[in-house]
Amino acid sequence: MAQKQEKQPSAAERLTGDKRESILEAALSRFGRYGYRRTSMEEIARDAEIAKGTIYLYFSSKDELFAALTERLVDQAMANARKAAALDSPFVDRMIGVLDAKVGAFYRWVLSSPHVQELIDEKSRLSQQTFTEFDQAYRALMTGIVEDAARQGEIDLAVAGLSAEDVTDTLLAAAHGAESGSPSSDQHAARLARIVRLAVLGLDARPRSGATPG
Amino acid sequence: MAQKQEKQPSAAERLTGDKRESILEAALSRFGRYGYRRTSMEEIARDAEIAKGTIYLYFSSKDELFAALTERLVDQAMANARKAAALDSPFVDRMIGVLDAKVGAFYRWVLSSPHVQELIDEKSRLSQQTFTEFDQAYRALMTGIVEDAARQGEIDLAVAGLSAEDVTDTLLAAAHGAESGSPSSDQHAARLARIVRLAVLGLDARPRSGATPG
Amino acid sequence: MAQKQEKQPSAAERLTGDKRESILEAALSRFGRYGYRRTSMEEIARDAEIAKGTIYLYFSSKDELFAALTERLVDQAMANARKAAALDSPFVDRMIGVLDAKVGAFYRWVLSSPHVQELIDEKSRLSQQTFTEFDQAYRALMTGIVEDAARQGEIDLAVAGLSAEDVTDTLLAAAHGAESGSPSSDQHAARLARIVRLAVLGLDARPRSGATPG
Amino acid sequence: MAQKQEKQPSAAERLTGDKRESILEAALSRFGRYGYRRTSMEEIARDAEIAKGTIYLYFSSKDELFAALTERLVDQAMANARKAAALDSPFVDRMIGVLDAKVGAFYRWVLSSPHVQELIDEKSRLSQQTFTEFDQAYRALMTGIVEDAARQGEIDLAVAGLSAEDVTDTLLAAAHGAESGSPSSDQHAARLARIVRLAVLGLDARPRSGATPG
DNA sequence: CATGAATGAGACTTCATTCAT
DNA sequence: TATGAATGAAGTCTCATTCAT
Repeated sequence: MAQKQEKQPSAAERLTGDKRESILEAALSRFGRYGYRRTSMEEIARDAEIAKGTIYLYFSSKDELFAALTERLVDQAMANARKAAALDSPFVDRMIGVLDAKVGAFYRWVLSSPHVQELIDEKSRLSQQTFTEFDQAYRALMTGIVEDAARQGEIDLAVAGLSAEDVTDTLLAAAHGAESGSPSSDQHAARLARIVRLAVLGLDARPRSGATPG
Repeated sequence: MAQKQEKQPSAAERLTGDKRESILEAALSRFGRYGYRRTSMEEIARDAEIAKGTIYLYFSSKDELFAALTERLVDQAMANARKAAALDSPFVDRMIGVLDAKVGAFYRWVLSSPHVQELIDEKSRLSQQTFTEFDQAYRALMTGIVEDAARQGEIDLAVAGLSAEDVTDTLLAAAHGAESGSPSSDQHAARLARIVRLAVLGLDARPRSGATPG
Repeated sequence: MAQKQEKQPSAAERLTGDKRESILEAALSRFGRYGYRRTSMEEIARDAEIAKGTIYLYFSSKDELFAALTERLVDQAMANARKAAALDSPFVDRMIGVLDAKVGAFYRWVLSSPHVQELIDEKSRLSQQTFTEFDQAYRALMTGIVEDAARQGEIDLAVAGLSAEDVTDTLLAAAHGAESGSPSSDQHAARLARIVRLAVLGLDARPRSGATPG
Repeated sequence: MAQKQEKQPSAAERLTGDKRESILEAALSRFGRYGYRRTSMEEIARDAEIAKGTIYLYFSSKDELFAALTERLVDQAMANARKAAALDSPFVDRMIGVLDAKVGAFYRWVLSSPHVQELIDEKSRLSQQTFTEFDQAYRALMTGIVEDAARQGEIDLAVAGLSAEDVTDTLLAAAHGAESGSPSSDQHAARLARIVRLAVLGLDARPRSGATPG
């Protein structure tokens, strides 16, 4: 949009690269705001400032456009998660970063909005697979961090009687919930942080005195 | 369906009561599985084993059918939540019960699936209001339980530096996440329990020794 | 409606006579105001204070209900026209009376409104025939009056160079036009009177002096 | 239709212009013959030899299609009326011409058939306004002609005791009636002429001898 | 006789996709 | 490549008519 004047891209680039990108961007924005069904190809084309038929030069159907979007988002989320995992910061912060890479940047736009599963549900096994693969890789990353933290004594899994996989699953699930009805991005971040902090408090490695609670 | 053999209901009752119920059931199942837009009135009618037009004898539009469904679910969820809150059991269990009343019985079918907001989003302010009212009442109920537990020394809010409202919001958000992609009802329940237990461990009222973690 | 308490009609009368009448009345009012297509059997039943299905005990279809209405109106109009024709009054007044019997009491309600031909157009040859027969009888009545007046010297057909049939046709057509967009019954009557008076002035039997006009 | 052979129009022109015109023509014919409600978009499309959906590329709804038709007819009628009014011919002829412009070309197709008011009745205020504006302009035109003729001594309003507006209203109403049930265009024209001639005879400026008639 | 719940054909409109230019 | 006019299947809702009670 605004970057149209940026250094005069080559014709090929503008036509192929830029246009494909415009479509994806427009689709992302619309799908995120209004859902898959409520978004018409017409609207996507209008947002991308091209003709409706042109979309079909880049994506053979609305479903495939969605699948491409999914793949792109998944790749971005995974890259961001790896970056956050590689930071040399306390367990709590790395965990928030990793979760935010998925929940914040990804679910925030599409999964949080009620429309991804529309496709996954039963139509497109393509998206289904993309998600499954991503989920496995992502969980492995998280589990690795949890195991590291346990080894380093930052947390004590025995206190809660949970395996590293359990902790991953629990935190991930809880983090997903941070989305629900968050009115703003800030609120969402705060909620995510509270969730992780509270959970990590529960995994506190330090011994407690007195009887077990609740 | 199941109650057809129950002591021979009056003709009017069987026709009216059962049919309205069949429609709601069919709609719940379809909306839950495929979403609002993807579900056609034709399909609902087919599932309910009636003619398309018959639905309009009970609900004046697809929107109103959805609104009725919403209201029924909200009422059930609130009733179940109150029941769980009134039990004389430890904080952790009451909390799980209250959350399960909402997340389990309610979100499980409709909110977890991607389609409620489709209506709330921008169409029906009716559903919007139903949800808002429910949310307020429900949060008040939860906050009351948290405050009780704090007064009784079951938990210590100061440890995590959170208000009762914060705890409510955090637990509620986390619990919502328990839904995401739960393949089975059992898995979902286990996940919800783990989330709550971990959070409550974090709110453990007993003092800890050593330096603060992570 | 209000006359329900009138002297306790016999059961048979109330059921057969009254009910059929109520239906016709309700249909007349609705068809006149909203047209044939826009009027639903449901509405007619509601107005007649009976159940929808009951209409079908008296009329086998919506079309037949319309045909019955047509016949009744035609009969009334013809009777009224004959009454007006039999009066011992000046030509102008008898003409107005005869035309009002058709245009006023009949077209006013149904034909003026845009909906009669909906049926006549091509569906119901039944109504078609009813109208044709009425039209012939009615025109004969009018033509008779015109011939009488000419014989009596009240008008002079030669002045306008018209036959009695021509005068009938012309006056009838013009009178039909009195309906168009008449906001009130009074206005309509005044307009009809003006039309007839003007035409009769044109048929003035008295000689004129000077050159022929226009 | 007829102009298909006209000098090879540009492709775009032929497609766009022709198609919009075909739709209007088909709609005019169908609405005129069967009425608004009885005419389905499917039928209009079939008549215009295009697909149902194509209509919506030119008119956003059935109502708007009707409104467009209305506007076009009103414009044509007004233009024709002005042309007839500007002719340098006797009062009677100008009056017939002006009335025919409205009643003949306009009512003949749509208003005479029973279906215009269906929309005006209560739905589209758009058509309502179009008609009101036209009616005012048209009556002003007619009244002007009547006043001219009176000034020129062609007619004598005092004879019938009518104002110029009264004459306009009376002639207009009477002319509308010329439509009713006219089987052919010729018959209609003859009838209209007779109506006007008879009325003008009634307004004859020349003095009459003897007692007043009727 | 009377009822009104139930039916299903048919109406208007939307929109993913195609294809001639 | 790019366009956008055209298509037609599919969706929501209405209503004349039927029929079990």
